[in-house]
Amino acid sequence: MNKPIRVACAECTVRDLCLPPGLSSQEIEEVEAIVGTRRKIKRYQELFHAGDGFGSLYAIRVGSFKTRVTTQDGREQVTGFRMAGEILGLDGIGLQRHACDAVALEDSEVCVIPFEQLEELSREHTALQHHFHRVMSRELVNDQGLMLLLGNMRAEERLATFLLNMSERMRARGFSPNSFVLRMSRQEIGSYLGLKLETVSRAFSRFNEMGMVEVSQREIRLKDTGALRSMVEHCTGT
Amino acid sequence: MNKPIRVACAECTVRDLCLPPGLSSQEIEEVEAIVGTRRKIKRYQELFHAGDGFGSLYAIRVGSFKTRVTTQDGREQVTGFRMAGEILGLDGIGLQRHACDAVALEDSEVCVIPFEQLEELSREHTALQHHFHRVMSRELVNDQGLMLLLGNMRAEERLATFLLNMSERMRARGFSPNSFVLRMSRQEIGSYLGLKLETVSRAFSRFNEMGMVEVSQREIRLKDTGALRSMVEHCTGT
DNA sequence: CGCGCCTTTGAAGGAGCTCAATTTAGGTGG
DNA sequence: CCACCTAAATTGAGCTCCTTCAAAGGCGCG
Repeated sequence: MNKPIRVACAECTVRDLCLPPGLSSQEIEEVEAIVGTRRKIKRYQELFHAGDGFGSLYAIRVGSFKTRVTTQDGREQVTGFRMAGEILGLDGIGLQRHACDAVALEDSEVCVIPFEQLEELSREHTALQHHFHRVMSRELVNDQGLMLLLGNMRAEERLATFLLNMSERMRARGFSPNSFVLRMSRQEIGSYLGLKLETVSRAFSRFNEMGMVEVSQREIRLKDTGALRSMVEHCTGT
Repeated sequence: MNKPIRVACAECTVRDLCLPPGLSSQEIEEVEAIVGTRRKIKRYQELFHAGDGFGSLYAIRVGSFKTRVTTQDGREQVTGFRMAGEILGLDGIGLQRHACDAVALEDSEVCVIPFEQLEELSREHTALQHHFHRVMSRELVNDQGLMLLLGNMRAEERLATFLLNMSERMRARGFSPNSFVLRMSRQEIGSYLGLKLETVSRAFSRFNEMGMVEVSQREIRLKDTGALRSMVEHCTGT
């Protein structure tokens, strides 16, 4: 089902996001050697599931994912949206078992990184070690930001924060930061932001009326990022 | 102000929480060598502040802390409460700058762990490397749990979750899991749980009425953990 | 003993939720 | 290519839980 494919980090379009800058070509070869395979994941398929044994991290090459925790009674809390160049699976290291599900939002492709080998390699190459630690730490900071959002912001502030965050990540990938297509449903956005889908929809409509954002289903055009920014500014210290 | 004190991990009461099990005495000596100093932090003092340059991690020896993000308009989001044996400062690794404040909730004492040296040592001792990665990963999982709480639970479910979590951590430290004193104010609990202090107070009162918890100011006695558990159960998958 | 802070408790108001109906988009098969 | 069907998104109305505002009680500390 998932054909293994040989990787070539050196030519990967999202290499700058996955790997630290300034690796020697020999170091890159070593990385390629452990990143043994790629896997294709179809839309709505799970890359891994909460409870699955942990063995590898996954670097997204193409596509995007959501991570979620599902509750007994069927509700889902989306804990993050991940795009090309980002790492999935860090949650599994602690207990050697994944703590959340990773679901593809579109047809996607990941590089499989066996964790033990990554640890081994990072013992030899401090640049790699540093990079890995930074990636994990940034996750933590990111989560703190989300807690701030969930704990303190009103609905429209949350959505504005979300849009600006998406915009920034599109820019980092060389896409237009002002015009993009959301890969996730209102329901998924709502779950991520701690809101109901109707509330998300209403907030979008209001942004539209106010002329800040042009919304048509999942197509987004940011027309006044300044207004969005000032909307969240009084919440985000500095 | 902060007198450096030589450490002795081998005899530390919270060693089991800080260090991986089964280190050789020689390995422990090497750890002791890099954990150069201790620092005493008085109640309400900050161990570090958002924006401070990052250089070290801190292992709590005695006492407890809150971590928080403060917003421009003075609101605070408490992102976590930390007890003896837990690590502070992981947020600083990513950008080499702390992303939150760490404030002592009582007179406390931490071991200072220069991060570069920890990285160096963890290159040589895989047990240490593993342990560090696990600690970080568990933080991520922990944060996911908090998102679930903030995004999906009602006030009383949140407080019940909080109490059970505290109870578990007291137990892990050899204290009574059913009778303990909270180090933080209603306001701080509220900030952590995404609630106002009045709501926290009311929830405590209701738990009291229902006979599940005996509350007297900050003294807590859990009388029916089963009831608390069933209260959050329908939210926490598995 | 008195002051200040934390906590508790009450009452009223509001932001977002629930329930429900309608519209729109995307996919399927004739 | 169009009609049909299903899922997603929008919009409305009433309700609920938490917040806000306010006041009183309790504890610790000088």
